Amino acid sequence: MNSTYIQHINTKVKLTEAEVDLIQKHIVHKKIRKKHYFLQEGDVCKYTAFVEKGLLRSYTLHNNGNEHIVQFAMEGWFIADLYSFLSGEPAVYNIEAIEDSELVLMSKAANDLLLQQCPNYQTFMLQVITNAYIALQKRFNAIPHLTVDERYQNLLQQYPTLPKRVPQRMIAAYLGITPETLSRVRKRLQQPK
Amino acid sequence: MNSTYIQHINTKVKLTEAEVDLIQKHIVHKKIRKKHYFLQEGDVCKYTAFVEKGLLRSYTLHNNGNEHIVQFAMEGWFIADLYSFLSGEPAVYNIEAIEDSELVLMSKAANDLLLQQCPNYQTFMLQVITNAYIALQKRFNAIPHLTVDERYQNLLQQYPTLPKRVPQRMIAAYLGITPETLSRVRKRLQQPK
DNA sequence: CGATTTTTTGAATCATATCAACGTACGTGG
DNA sequence: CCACGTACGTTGATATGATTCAAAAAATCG
Repeated sequence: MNSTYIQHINTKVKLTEAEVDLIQKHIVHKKIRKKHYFLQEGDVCKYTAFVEKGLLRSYTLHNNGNEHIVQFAMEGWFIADLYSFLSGEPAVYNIEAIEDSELVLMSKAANDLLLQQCPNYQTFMLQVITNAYIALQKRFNAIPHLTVDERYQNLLQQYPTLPKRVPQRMIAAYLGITPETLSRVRKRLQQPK
Repeated sequence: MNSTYIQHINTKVKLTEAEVDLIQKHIVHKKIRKKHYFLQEGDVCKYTAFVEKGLLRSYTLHNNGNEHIVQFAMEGWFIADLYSFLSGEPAVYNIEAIEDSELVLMSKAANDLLLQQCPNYQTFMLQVITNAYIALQKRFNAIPHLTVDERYQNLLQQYPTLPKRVPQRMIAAYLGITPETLSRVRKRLQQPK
């Protein structure tokens, strides 16, 4: 029985058995407990993480101490500080498990080797990054012209389970608003008109 | 003499002569006049454009008629509606030349063929998309915690020539503020203290 | 169960948007 | 090449929406 990770790759490209073996050899499974950190700001991001189970978030801290949440990663998603991973520079993101989670880790060396030796893996990675880019661009476009209410509703539509899994203040930090404002948004939406 | 485009690829990966020939065979050079459109919302984005000379912008229109500028692309940059290009769905972006420009176009078919037959091209594209993703993420992170003044200053620092090449209202549309606000920002920054 | 964190609610404040008017620059046709 | 018209930038007054600060209510954790 292959890991979810291999299955996931196989939905995008058709791996040969040899390729599956090669990838298997270069991945590491890791469990991480709720509230524990996969990555802390200032450290180098040595691995990309594929989420097999659980939920994590990446965020940055500002002067005032506020958090801005960059991404929630649930089952089937990747999370990492990509710039740090690729460049070896210190990470600017913190990545924390919101729930007990199971990850598949890939080191830079393993990633480089697979990109070179496994054409299907390179094709897969190109797809992953392209999709991530398009998703980020969509999120970006929504900001200037949607009201806060609409942005919250969009988020709910895209990730209906999110409010059950993460505290409200984190959703506020993701939307870039204060928890007080989000509370008022929810109140408004409950009693429309 | 190779085109700027080939030179650009060669700074990232080392192409063989055969690869150069193959790429040359699949690209099209195109000039586009100021104020003309490379792509209009609703049309399918049939080409990616590499800017050899000039300056373009991609933007979306909102209900109220306001524009939100997604990207300025100058010499050495790519511009396209990537989602439309890859999926064949109608584009959500308009792409307009701000100056008379010279582009290198690549069709989807040519892109697919090169990804398959030219490993260095795939490596190159992975780098391009990865860099675009990281750049977008950086821009995204700046929004919630920087003031409008800081965001304008950052933009100037990154692209000092931009104000000389694009009207102020477009810079406002890029920053997601009104032209009036940008005018006041500039006034504030001129008379510090 | 008590302690701590999270969410809600209210009031005051601040930044940007909006509306409107004016001056300036620009390009376009005569 | 000039003059006119249109678009662009600036400035002011007002409105709007989110933030901030404060405190109470609710939920969560050990």
